[in-house]
Amino acid sequence: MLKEVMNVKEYNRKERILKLIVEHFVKTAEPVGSLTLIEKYKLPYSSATIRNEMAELENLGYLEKTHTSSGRVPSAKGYRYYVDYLRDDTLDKNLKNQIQTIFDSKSMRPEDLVKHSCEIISSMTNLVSVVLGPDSETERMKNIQIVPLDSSSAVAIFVTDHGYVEHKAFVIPKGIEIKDLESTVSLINDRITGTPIASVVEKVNGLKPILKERFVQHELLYKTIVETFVKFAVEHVSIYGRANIMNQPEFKNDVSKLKNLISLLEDDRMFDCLPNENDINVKIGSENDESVLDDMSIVTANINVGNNNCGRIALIGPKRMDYSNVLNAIEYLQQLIDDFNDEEEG
Amino acid sequence: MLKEVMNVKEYNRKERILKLIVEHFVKTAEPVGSLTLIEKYKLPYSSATIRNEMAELENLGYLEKTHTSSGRVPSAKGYRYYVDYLRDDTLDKNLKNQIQTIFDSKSMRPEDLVKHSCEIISSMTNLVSVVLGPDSETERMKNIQIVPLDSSSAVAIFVTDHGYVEHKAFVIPKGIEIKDLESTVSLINDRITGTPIASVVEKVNGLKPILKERFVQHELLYKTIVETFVKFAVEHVSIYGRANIMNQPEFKNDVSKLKNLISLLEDDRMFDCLPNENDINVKIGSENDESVLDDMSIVTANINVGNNNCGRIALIGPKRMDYSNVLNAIEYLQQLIDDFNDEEEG
DNA sequence: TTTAGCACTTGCCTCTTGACAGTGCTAATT
DNA sequence: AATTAGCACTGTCAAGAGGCAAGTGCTAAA
Repeated sequence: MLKEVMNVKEYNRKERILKLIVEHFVKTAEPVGSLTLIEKYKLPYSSATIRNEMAELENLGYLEKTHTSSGRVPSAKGYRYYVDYLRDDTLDKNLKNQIQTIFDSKSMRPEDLVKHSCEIISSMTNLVSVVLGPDSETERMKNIQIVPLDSSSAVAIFVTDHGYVEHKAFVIPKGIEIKDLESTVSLINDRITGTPIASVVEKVNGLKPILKERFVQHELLYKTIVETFVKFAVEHVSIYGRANIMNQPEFKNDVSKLKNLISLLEDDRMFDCLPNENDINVKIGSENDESVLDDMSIVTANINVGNNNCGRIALIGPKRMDYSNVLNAIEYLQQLIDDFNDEEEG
Repeated sequence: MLKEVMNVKEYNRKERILKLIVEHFVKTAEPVGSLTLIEKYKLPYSSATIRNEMAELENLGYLEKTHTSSGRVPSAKGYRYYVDYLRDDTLDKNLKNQIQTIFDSKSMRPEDLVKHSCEIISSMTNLVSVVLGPDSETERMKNIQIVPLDSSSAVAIFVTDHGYVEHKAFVIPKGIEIKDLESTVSLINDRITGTPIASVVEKVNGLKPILKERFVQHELLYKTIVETFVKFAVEHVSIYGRANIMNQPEFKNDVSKLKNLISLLEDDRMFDCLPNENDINVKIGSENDESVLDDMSIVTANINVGNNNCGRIALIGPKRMDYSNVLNAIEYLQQLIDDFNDEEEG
């Protein structure tokens, strides 16, 4: 079994070959043959030896053939092994510089730094990036403000403890004084400050009796609040690189695949596809839940500022993605965001 | 010249043929031949007669051939003539019902009604729809609010007279009391209430001397305001149907076209492509400014609630789009939005 | 254990071919 | 003068044939 060597720095020959095949295939998108391998990478073996090794790697399930006489392509298991044991820690210098430059400007909020960085990562790796805003579990209510617009309408503004803002305009029912409205809101404010976003609806539900007493149109108010907070999660999403991913040869002759992906991105069910398990998570091909993603991979990562989680990012693309570079870029980004915060504090 | 008949209800034979060719091609995306035409639409002429007419229509510039022995396809001029004089006013019943249903629910803000409707129009016509938020010319400042988050940071919230909200978190520099901040903001509020969004930056610039006097970190405050209002226009854009448009046969075998379109949608230069001239505007093919759009058409329309313009919508797709249906859907939507507003007022 | 050698497989490109859908033109018909 | 029948011609498309390139597996020798 290959995995026995997981703690050893030096890779054995099978591993070296697997690593080269993954890396070559990632670059070229062409099945890799024994001759290509020894010519490009100056391996000190004959093609026959390599062929034997490749045949064994195929038996073990790490490689696949597209047809009987083709070169080899990594299987999902092969990619998995590569990600877990073989990838190295060099980050493309150009990419590193560009991310660095974004952080040097300093004029931005952390969330915007993340967005810009993902845009860059997207364009340099030809992957789609998804930036998810605050998590409704960790984000807490700060307060609600009411701004009257004219005699009959107002906008309610909801602020969270990390400075996220949601808003909703509504019509003030006849017979309601703005002053009454304001005092009611201040009453609600007192009770829900500090409540996690995910529980706000529940909490406001508990306040219904008090509202009913003080405010004739309590149903409307309740509805407004619920609608706004249901929206919360959905709205804080940015997607970059939809066009870039079309550079991937996987999609060059297959619009239907592309359509499935773009549909998924337009759809709420995308959220179910983004694992939230570890700090950094890699789902390769059919490890994903949606069958649409059977030949795609998703890398997700939490973005923490200090101890606070302030969102998540995901990179989505063909299974044949440059896992080393992507993972290293993400780790670099995580680290910069954390450093950025320290500087702000100090 | 065909256009002589523009005021006549009855179309002459050339016009009937042009209309049929446009409508058939819109449906099938296949060049239309003389035989197809008489078989499908029971024209009381022989194929030779139709061929003669088609040859003349081609000479006049209304039709084109894809190759010498192919059927005919409408030229840009042909579509233009169709849109101006030949389209009829039936709106697909299914589409009409679906839009109606959205408005019946009544639980939404006008902007959300528009968004939902465009989503539906998009999915039923396989076009991309773009919903533009408030125009920075017509939208005016209502006020600025400051919400402290903790001892060192706060979020500034900007509200317009129609209830649009923008926000920006910032760090409170050391040595600044929240009270000072609040009084400064109230000072600014007094001076900029009613200013169109587009002029806010300018106006605040004029206040610089006063700010400088009262507020040490006036540069930071100024920068914050500028950044927020530059963002204003960009943020209020929703795009629907990126996946739907891939159903269009024009894109089935041409990912590069698709890429150009999706790139354009991700890009700020898209705004320059959406004409803002008339109430409803149709740009066909090379009538568009961007050469990327040479074989695309864009229909834009203003959305007014009462006398207030509250945004614009655009539908983007291949030149071969169902102009009748799209234009009728938009007119229907405009009318519903206006009625909706009357009900609210009354 | 490694390698040289060789027969074999498959994909892909090009070329050809025939069917098909459509045209333009001419001559005949109304 | 307008319409139509008839026919030669043209370009597309799909299917099939042949050749080439890249790759394999296996056997036997080093």
